[in-house]
Amino acid sequence: MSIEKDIKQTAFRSPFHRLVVNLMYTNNWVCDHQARLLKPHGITLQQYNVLRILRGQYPNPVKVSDITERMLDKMSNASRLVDKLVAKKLVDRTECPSDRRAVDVVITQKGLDLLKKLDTQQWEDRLKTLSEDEAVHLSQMLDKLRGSED
Amino acid sequence: MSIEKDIKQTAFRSPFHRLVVNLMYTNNWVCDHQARLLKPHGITLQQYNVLRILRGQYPNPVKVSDITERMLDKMSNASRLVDKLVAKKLVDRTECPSDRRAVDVVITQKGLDLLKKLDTQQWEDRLKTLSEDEAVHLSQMLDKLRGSED
DNA sequence: TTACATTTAATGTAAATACACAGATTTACA
DNA sequence: TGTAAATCTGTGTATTTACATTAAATGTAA
Repeated sequence: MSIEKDIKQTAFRSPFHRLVVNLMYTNNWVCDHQARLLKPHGITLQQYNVLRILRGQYPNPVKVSDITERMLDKMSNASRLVDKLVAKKLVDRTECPSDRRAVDVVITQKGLDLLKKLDTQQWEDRLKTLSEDEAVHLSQMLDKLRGSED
Repeated sequence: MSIEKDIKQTAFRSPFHRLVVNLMYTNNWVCDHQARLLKPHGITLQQYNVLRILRGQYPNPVKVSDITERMLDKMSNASRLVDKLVAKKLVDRTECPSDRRAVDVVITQKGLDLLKKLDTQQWEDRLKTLSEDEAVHLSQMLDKLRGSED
């Protein structure tokens, strides 16, 4: 559905205004879908993203501060997110040997298994309204929107 | 900055995966900027969006249920959002005469003045890395991503 | 009219979030 | 060495959110 119809707004002040509204609307659309898939598995979207960061470095540990840096939504307390994942035994948390301030976090086998199961759900198929080339192009335009130079 | 550099992820499983991550990342980028501009004026992004919905219909009232429908992020209790706006005297809330279950909400002059002041801030200028045509195009691609047909 | 389903807004509650700050450790450097 | 600044994680607290439920008003149909 076009956003005009869905949010019943007929006029935007400018193409830039429509773009911003559309961006938020589309983001919510995507997050809703994702959260719905994750819910039966007992994890939130944020926890899922942390797990994927950890898988990306597996079997190396990742410090809480690194997780914070890489999280998409600016930092909603990686500390407490990791708490939740530890409680579910999806990650292990150990004191970093070389820096006792820091904490090493590693995804567990159980965590890897969960991600593997979620991978197969292929929820991104819902985006196949775009061709692969279009997905690349759209992503590049988002980079440009943010003023990304490289 | 490219998301690869910023979130230090080198590989995405597919262009679709990169697109989804980019969408969330860009949305957060935009929301951060907006929230930062709104904060000195004492309103949140959500409250700002409600005010704009109300201005769109001014001077006609809008029911709480209509606000819920039109909000971008699926419903985080329009009732309580309106509460906050009433407390700040940015909107008026009156019982709907024709249906005593419903509540009519109208933006006040103070609310209109605040929006006018915010309009002039032109924060959307930050998006001028894109041309007007590109903004239109990007918006259309987001529509297509969601499978919007019209 | 009565009975019952539906719509609408508000509320209760647990969880998540934002934001500031505290405590421990490391780093920099005089 | 000694001391101040910076770094890293955890916590306190108020607000916001998600989700279910309640309560009132309306619609519907016997």
